[in-house]
This record gives sequence, C-alpha cells and structure tokens, in this order.
Amino acid sequence: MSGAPRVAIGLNAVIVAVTDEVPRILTVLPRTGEPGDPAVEALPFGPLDPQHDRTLDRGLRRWVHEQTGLALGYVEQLYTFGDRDRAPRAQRRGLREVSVAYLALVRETSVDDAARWRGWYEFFPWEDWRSGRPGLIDQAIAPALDAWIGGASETLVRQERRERTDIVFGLHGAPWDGERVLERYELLYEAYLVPEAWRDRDDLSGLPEDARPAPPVPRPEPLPGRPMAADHRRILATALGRLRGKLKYRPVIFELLPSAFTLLQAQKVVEALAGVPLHKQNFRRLVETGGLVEGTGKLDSQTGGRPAELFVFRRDVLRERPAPGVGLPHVRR
Amino acid sequence: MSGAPRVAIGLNAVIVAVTDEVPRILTVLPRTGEPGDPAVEALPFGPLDPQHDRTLDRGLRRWVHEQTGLALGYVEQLYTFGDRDRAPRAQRRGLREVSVAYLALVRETSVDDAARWRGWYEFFPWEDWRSGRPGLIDQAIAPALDAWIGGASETLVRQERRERTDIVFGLHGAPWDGERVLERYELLYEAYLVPEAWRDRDDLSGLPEDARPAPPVPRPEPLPGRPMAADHRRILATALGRLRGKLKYRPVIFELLPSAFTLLQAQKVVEALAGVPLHKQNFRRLVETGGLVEGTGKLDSQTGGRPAELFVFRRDVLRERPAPGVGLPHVRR
DNA sequence: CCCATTATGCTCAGTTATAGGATAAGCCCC
DNA sequence: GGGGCTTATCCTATAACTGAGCATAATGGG
Repeated sequence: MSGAPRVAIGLNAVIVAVTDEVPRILTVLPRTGEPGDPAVEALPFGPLDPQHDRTLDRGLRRWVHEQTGLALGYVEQLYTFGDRDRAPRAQRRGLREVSVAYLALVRETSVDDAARWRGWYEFFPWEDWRSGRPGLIDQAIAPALDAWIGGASETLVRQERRERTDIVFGLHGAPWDGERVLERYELLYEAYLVPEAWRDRDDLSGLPEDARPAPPVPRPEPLPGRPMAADHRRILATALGRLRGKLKYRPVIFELLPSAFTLLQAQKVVEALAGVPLHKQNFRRLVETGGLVEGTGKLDSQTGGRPAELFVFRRDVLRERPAPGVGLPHVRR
Repeated sequence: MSGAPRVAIGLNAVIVAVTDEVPRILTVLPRTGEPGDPAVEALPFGPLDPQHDRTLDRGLRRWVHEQTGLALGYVEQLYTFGDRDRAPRAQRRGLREVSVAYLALVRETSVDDAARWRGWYEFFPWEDWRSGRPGLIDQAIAPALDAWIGGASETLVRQERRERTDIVFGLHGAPWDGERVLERYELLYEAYLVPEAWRDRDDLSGLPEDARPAPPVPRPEPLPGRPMAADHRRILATALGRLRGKLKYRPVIFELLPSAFTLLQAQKVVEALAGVPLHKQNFRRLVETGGLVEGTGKLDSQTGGRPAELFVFRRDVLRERPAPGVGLPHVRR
C-alpha cells in the first residue's frame, strides 16, 4: 500500500422505476475500467462537493442531474458502505472509499446515453417469485450451497452454514422472507458463487487476507445474475430489501406511479418490487379502505376488458394514519 | 472560511441501556468546548482509522472500548449525517464533518469517568407517554408552535406549518406516531424552540445564510429538554425513532435484557423505549405465542407479589418466522 | 349476440388484536 | 393463620383484519 491511506467520501444512487411491470434501476458504464476487464456496469456515483453541497442528498441530486439528466424526486438515504475491502482498486491506490448510498424513486423517463435502465431481477434472478418459486433456487442455488456447506471441515461450521442457508433462502421448511435480499447476496458472496467474490479476491492478492476463509476447491460455477462493479450489487441488494420493507408501512409506490392510475397498475408495481403475486380483490380492499387512494370518476379503457376507474393518491392519509402502507402477505408453504 | 474545505469522517455512537424502567444513553463531556460555553454533553465520537479499521463498525467498537471501557454487542448503523451546517464549529475551521451514526444496545454497566448514563427522555420529555399524554405538549409545545405558525406572514406558509405540527405532534385530531421522533425535534428546531437552533445561528453568523428563515421575534422561551453538542440531539432523535420502529419487527429487546428475565421486565423495557404503556396480558400472549421466549421453570420471587417465571429468548424464532417482533398497539383516540 | 377479459362488489371462514374478568401464589401485617 | 395487598397467569368475549373465492358488471372482438 502506498503511504498512509486517505479517506474519500462519495455518493451512490440506486434509482428505481417500474415500467411494464418490470422494476428497473439506472446503471452507468464506468470509464475507469482496467484494461482487459469485461464491461461491468456500476451504480451512478459521484463525489460530494464539501463546499457547495449543503446536504448530502443535494449533492446527489446535483450530479445525478449532471450525469444522467434526471431530476430526482423522492430520495432516501440507504446505508453507508465503508468496508476497507469494498473497493479493492481504490484501496490499492491508498484510498479508503466510504460511500453513502441513496435510494431514489422516479417515473421512468429517457436518460442520457451514458446511463441505461436495467431490470432489477437481472441482478437477482432468485428474488422474483411472481410466477412462483424460481426454479433456479432448487436447481442451482441449493445444490451449490450444499457443496459449500459440505466444504467446511468442522461440524460446527457446517451446522452454522446449514442453519444460515436455510433461513435466508427458505430451505428445509423455513419461510421465504422477501426482505432478506442482502443476506442472500452476502451468503452467495461468501460461498464464492458470485463473480464478484473471485474478482475481489484477485484484486486483493498480495494484501493481507485476515481471516478470510479459503475459497472452495474446485471452483464452483457462478450463478446466473449480472455482476456489478465494486460492491454495487451489495448496495443494490440493500436497496431492494429496504424498499420491500418500506412498502408495507409507507405509501411509497405512489412515487413510482403516474398521478392517476388504475388499481391494477398500482398492484403490478407493488408486485414487481415485492416479487410476489397479490390477491387482486384484497389489494383493492386494502388501498381503498385504508384511505390511500380516492377515485376520480374517470375511466381508463385501455384495459382490454371492463374499463377501470382512475385513482389518485390521497395525501391526507399521511395525516390520518401513522403508518399507511400496502401490507404484503407472507409467502406460505 | 480558511481555504478549500476538507472532508473528515467520524463515527458517532448512540449507546442504549434500560435500567429501572428508564431508557438511558451514554454521553461524554467533550474536552473541546469553547471558553465560556456551558458544559453541553455529546455523544461518544471517534475517528475512523482508514488503515486499520476493517469495517466502520469495528472502528466504532475499537474507540468506544478505548474511551468508555464498554465492549459493544449489538450494533447497527443508523444514519449518516453530513449537512454542511451540522457542526458549525468544525465548519469554521474549514472542515466538512461527515459522521456515520450507530445504534448500540447494551446491558447497563458502570463506565469510565469520562462517560455517564443519561435518561433518554431528559432530552425529549415530550416523547414519554407512559403516564399518558405529557402535559408539556398542551401547556408549552402547542402554544409555542401556534406562535410560530402565526409568525409566518403568508397564508400558505401558515397552512403548511399548521398541517405539519398537527401531523407530527398529533394535534387537532391527528394520531400520535411514536416513531416520528426526528420530525418532532426538527420541527422544534426550525421553530427556534430548542437552544441548539439559536446556538447554531450564532455560530454561523458571518457565513452566508442561504434561505434560512428569519428567527421569530420576540425570542421564544426554549422548551424543557437537555440540549447537546453539535447535531447530537438530532442523532439521538433518529436513534429513538428507529429503535421504536424496530421493536415491532425484530426481537431487539433481548439485547437489553439479562439472559433470564420475567415477562414484566421485558414488558417494561419495551414500554420504556416505545414510550407507551402496554396491556400486560396481551404482551404476554404476544411474546409467548409468537415463540419469542420460553419458560425456564425457575421463578423470580423479587416481584412483590406472586413469583414470576423466568424466561429466556428463543433464538430459534429467527429461523421460524420472517419478522418476529413484539408489536406495539396503535395509540387510539 | 356470444365470448374472452378485466373490474368491481360481496361473502365467509379463519386468524389476530383489544380489553377485561377471574383465579393463583406469593408477601406483610395483625 | 387469615385478611388484604400485590403481581402472575389463565381465559373469554368481542371487534378487526386477512386470505380466498364466488358473483356480477362493463368493455371489445369475432
């Protein structure tokens, strides 16, 4: 390492939109790839201008607008990532990069060429249960994790690994918890089942390894799911988990919907993010009796069947009820 | 301001314990007070060692232990505070201080002389509803906020202020939401009802003020509630709000309880943090049928009445149910 | 005009939450 | 040793909510 490390602070944005029932996030192609690298996309990233950015989120809005042309509306701080090994390349330059990640919800619009929309589940194919339990889990993930569990020499370690995989992936009778997105990704990372694990290891070769467990031999096949630069897929997982949790107690979907919408549109947005199908009549009952929406009397006849009434979000609900959300059902077994 | 501002990163800890039904947090007396300042306490604060602290929370644990002798158990990242004006004194030295705040839950123990335990509600007297709605709200807060609302010259601004005070303080028929701790503090800050608002303003004199609204004339009496250094009371408010939310869906109280406890002890801890009284029989049913605890068969006869059974936390519950928590009732009107 | 399609209204049973009555098992005091 | 106080524990009545599905309504397309 070259000299005493400095600390740099940056801002990451997970910018979410839902169109055509697909949840999407905005990615960029970082220009700073190393020669010969495959082109891995990254989350939009920008520095904090300590003099002029009055708050962190204003700084974020500023450079997101500069980089992509997007003017962000709803923005919420997500988490601050500061692990020493989170950005091995910066680390080799003697820089400790701490990044404050934000979640932004927008209505999808076209963006500058430098950026593009990507389906969220391209990065986490195992998170989309809208058509039932993804086959990927039983076909690829569970066997690979079994191999990882068996790769531990000590019984106790094997037991811990088994317990953890069961909980986070809902195996052997444990329920599936849609919010544990990050725990699932981190487990796959530790088990060397995502490409980032190997890449980071290579990037760190020569540095002290602390207590990092030995990688499995033979090297397992990486799972489907698009990798990202640095720890950005971890940030993305954090965002999805947080958003899924937030849906239940804050009316955030309306940030993603047009000002007037049908109830099915709203339901599809919730399903897209939660990753589970919902019961139509109950969803309707929930948002209507919960006072979250009010009918406009206008109809949308683009439905293919009976025209649907257009609804608008009732802002007053924030005043009336402490925690209005849409409430997701538990996935039953 | 002296030269181009640099960015410094620090870590703050909100360390919580509950003893004798009083929720407490650990404070320190910063040695860096300006001459003539009244002694304002601060949250424990320490730097990140970019070279040796592998993760942010390890850095936190390191210096918390060095400063106070405490070895932290449960630690969770809270929020990252980076407003330019959050630490006016550092700012005048040309430093942009970004601070990552953590929440730690411990069982109260004695600490080094440099630190001391303070009741949480000393800082937020209006948050403790265990004996009913605090008189402070109607006697002092509501009138002071009324004056602030009336102090706006434009009707629209007055309307917004009215709406906001109603929502966050549960006035004029709006429900009280125990989680809006930060919103309440920030409202009081904006209304110049907490000492920090005036202090920060004085500290910033000479600097550009942007769109900061003019302070009210005449200067209102500050409300009861102990002030803190910099924006630490804001951090504290964030922590209380987050903890109150978390109680509902994660079994965090057990971090604050001894390994064996009676159900009433557990209930009192929840009440202390949530700030509301709970129905005893229902609390018992909730934690018992929720599988959060299991009886040990041993009895505690220190109760003053019939001896209570001692219970322990069932770790297995994390495996069985996605979101086990104790569930707080809504405050009804 | 029949049919496919989507919207919307309604029911029903099972579950969960709120509130409180009733009883149990200690202690203190006389 | 019994009455009264205190806290623990069990249990029930009622209300509210949830998940699931049936039935009907309103379109457009052959």
